[in-house]
Amino acid sequence: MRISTKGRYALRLMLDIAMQEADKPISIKDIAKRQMISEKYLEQIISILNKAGYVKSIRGAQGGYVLRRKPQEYTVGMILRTTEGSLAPVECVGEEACECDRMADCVTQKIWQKINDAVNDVVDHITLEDLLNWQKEKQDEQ
Amino acid sequence: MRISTKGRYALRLMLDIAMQEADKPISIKDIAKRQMISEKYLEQIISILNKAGYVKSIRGAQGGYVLRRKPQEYTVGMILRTTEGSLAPVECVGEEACECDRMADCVTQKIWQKINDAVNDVVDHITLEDLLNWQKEKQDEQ
DNA sequence: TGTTATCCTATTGTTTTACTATGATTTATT
DNA sequence: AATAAATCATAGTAAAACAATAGGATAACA
Repeated sequence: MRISTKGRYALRLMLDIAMQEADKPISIKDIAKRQMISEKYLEQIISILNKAGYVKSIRGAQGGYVLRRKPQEYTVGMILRTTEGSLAPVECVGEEACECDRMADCVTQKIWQKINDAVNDVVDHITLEDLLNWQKEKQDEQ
Repeated sequence: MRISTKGRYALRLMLDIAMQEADKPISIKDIAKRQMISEKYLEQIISILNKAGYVKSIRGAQGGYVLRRKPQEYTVGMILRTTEGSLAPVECVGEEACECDRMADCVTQKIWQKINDAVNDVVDHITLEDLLNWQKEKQDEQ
């Protein structure tokens, strides 16, 4: 039931950009340095976010990435799902739910559905702005 | 965020035994046939359940397995956690939560904690008896 | 004493994960 | 115009996890 580095890095990536001055392009190099994540790996992850239209890329020297929308318009669920794929605990629930032979008399399916709903309820109600606020609170504590 | 076959098979395994006549040993061979799961693989899984004290094994001819407790005394969470290991979405939350360098200013940790709580809340409130009842309902429908 | 079952451990093939590597393309700066 | 700094695209790879298979030892009923 683990969330992979892809999804976790994607969140830190988006939060990192959100924390910088808006409209100023942030380079992968800088993010990688701050977040201590491999540059090349971040490149791949941000490319997913780019194709999803979550960030805008600016090529060439002094280029980088900026957020396409305001932080409150991104949910954690959106970011995790685009990078991780479905968050469903099994294939047979969630967005592209498949059917299996045993579907008719399968009672465990009900469990997976409940888990899926519970997880989505959490991630779809936390926005990037929430993370920003939590970050600020943490910094004020210190 | 997937639950592996180990946990899913374990659940079907326990439910299969619970559905048969209590106190009558059920053999792996029979379970495997009914559930269409590899005998040898089931053997490994039930051995985990056996070591956890969830089933009692009866060796020799006419042997098999029986439940040690009543169906209402097993939660789905118990079964999944013993077979799957922790259900936590990341290492740094859950039972044996580790600490990492970035712990102090890590805001994503809060997300993982919430997911963990939500998942556990679901699986710890469904018992094997609930599954049994759902199964009966399904059969009555047909 | 044979048959039926569990018990135990090792091995294997596949897939996923988490990167690393190489090189092309674009653009601001000098 | 040349250079440097950045993104873009795709291929490769080592390690771990997953999902079994395989083989034989042990136990008990008949």
